[in-house]
Amino acid sequence: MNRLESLESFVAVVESGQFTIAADRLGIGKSVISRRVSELEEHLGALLLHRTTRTLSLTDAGREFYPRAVQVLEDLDEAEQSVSRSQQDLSGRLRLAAPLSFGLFHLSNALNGFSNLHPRVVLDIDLNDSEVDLVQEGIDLALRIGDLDNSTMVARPLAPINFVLCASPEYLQRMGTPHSAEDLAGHRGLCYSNLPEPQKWPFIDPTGRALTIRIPLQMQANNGQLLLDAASAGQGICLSPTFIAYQAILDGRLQPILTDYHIPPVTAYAVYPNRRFIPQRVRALADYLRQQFGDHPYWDDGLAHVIS
Amino acid sequence: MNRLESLESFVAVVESGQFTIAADRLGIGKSVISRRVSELEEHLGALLLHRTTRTLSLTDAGREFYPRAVQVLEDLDEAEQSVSRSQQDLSGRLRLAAPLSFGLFHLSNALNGFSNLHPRVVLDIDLNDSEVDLVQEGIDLALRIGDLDNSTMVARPLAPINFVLCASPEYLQRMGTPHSAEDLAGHRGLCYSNLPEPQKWPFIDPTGRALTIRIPLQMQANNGQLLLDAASAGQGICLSPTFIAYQAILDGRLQPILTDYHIPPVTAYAVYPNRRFIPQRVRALADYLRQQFGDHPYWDDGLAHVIS
DNA sequence: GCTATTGTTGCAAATAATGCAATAGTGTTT
DNA sequence: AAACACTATTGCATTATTTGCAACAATAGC
Repeated sequence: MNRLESLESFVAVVESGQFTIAADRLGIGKSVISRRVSELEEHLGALLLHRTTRTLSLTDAGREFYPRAVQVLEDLDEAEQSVSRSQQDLSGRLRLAAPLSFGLFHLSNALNGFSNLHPRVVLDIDLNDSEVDLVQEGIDLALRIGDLDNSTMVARPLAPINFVLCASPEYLQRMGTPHSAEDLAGHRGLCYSNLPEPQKWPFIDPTGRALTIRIPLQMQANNGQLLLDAASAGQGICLSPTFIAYQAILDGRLQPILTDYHIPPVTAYAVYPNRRFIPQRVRALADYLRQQFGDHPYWDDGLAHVIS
Repeated sequence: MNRLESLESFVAVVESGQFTIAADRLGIGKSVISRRVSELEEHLGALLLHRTTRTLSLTDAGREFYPRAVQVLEDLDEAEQSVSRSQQDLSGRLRLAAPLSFGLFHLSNALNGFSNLHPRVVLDIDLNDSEVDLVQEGIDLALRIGDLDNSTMVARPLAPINFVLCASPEYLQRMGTPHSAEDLAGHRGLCYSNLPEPQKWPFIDPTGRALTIRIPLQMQANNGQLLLDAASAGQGICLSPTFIAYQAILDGRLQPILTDYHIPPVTAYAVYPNRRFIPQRVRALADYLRQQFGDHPYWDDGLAHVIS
């Protein structure tokens, strides 16, 4: 028995849900699939699949075995690739996690570029603002903005994340333009709720003094895009990352305010588990993203005067 | 070509250093080994072994490929075992790291017991007082005493580590027995140099007050056993873990002092990388060690009055 | 109860793996 | 320097395994 081919067959069956489709996918007869899975089961001494002629389902053993089988196959491919002649030509699956807004605004394009560079790399993207456990979820690489907690993860800086305070021209005309941070106390705050203290905004004033202002809450959301849209509609003042706000500012839909104040930037990182063997495609993507964004990301290009 | 058998052959050759021995080990002809390795090389498009008829050495590609090949084979065995009928019967290699003294004093016996329970598990033990990188070194499980730094590691408490202050009866007769922590200032300290501040010893005095005493340095070493021997020989006073000192105390070679003071205990942990699939043998060993030591380890049995 | 479709099984043909023996190459010894 | 001892490789006949086709059995939907 060929253990590896049995594994492949089993995985193909699980993923396709049918022996027949799995056989087509592997380009062999369905009888071969049938026999390989049977042999594998016999070898293990455990049934992997409950099968009637019309329905197929995993047994407990199969559910346990499947992800491990996938992992073994991927690791083997990975190992072979690492020394293969066609080392340039990366392939395999790459599971990527990123925050929702950043993913939609900037990762999307970058990933398309990467995908063109390495067409045989299959990207599996999970946009999610809540932090998932990278090892448990089998994520190869995550894009994280701001502080990092897990020290055994490898973190590579990808880009600075700058912030601007902005509101619509119409709002500013109606409500008055604030000229000091303290003026914000009389304005309407559009606050990002995924922060520990959404209403407290940090500043460095023009003289270099750090201060934190509590702004009245007008609207709160866990999505920066929505808050920005609210700001555009004149709902209030928004403390937005430039990677979300830049377009609206360049368009004139939003106007930066208090630009003589400095808002402490944070950093976007590529984070990946410190495995024994880091897949080359993970390194490649981290490199590529670093190159796409870098210390002066394109979304800050027209905003030099704003982010000081 | 059977990729897996090629892998096995390659690994066997690397580990035995010869095609012939590898063939014997796998119970097949040496011609088969030769062909399998050649096929593997052809498949990869890279030479793995530099071979003349008399000498064998890894190429760069081979050096890169070998550990990954080993990993894949182990992971596959692991996956199969996890659903195998003979699940009880653990097997495979288990790489264990532990501090030197604890390893010699207490791990040794426990591991023999474990090895008898699971004879097919091969233990690969690295006794080392300096902390190594578990993932890079491919360590499955480490025994660590005291504070843990890496938060993504799984840590299971194995035993409390209590401390006693002790000296030889002869020394105490000659130099006088201290009755308060402050008395230690006039004594000779035998200090463990792997601590940030070897000469500073922490106490909780009989009234419950925490204090730190700086003791004059008589001898310093990075090995608790050596310090204990020095104490036995009347060289001075030693702050020793009970797991080292218990025998000498029960024998009367050493006498505990300041037993009305409390010395903050630390904890011994089993630490392992938070991999996606924790090998069963790793869980089993952690369980076994927990069971062998536990909240009231045997080495503290006769010392209840000492460690309060 | 019929039908369409699924997984399994039997079997002959095709394919691949194996071991043996011969071969060629290399470091060591005399 | 030449014979020696031991190594990995290769050719080839034998053996074992795998494959696909077709027939079969089983089931859900009509």
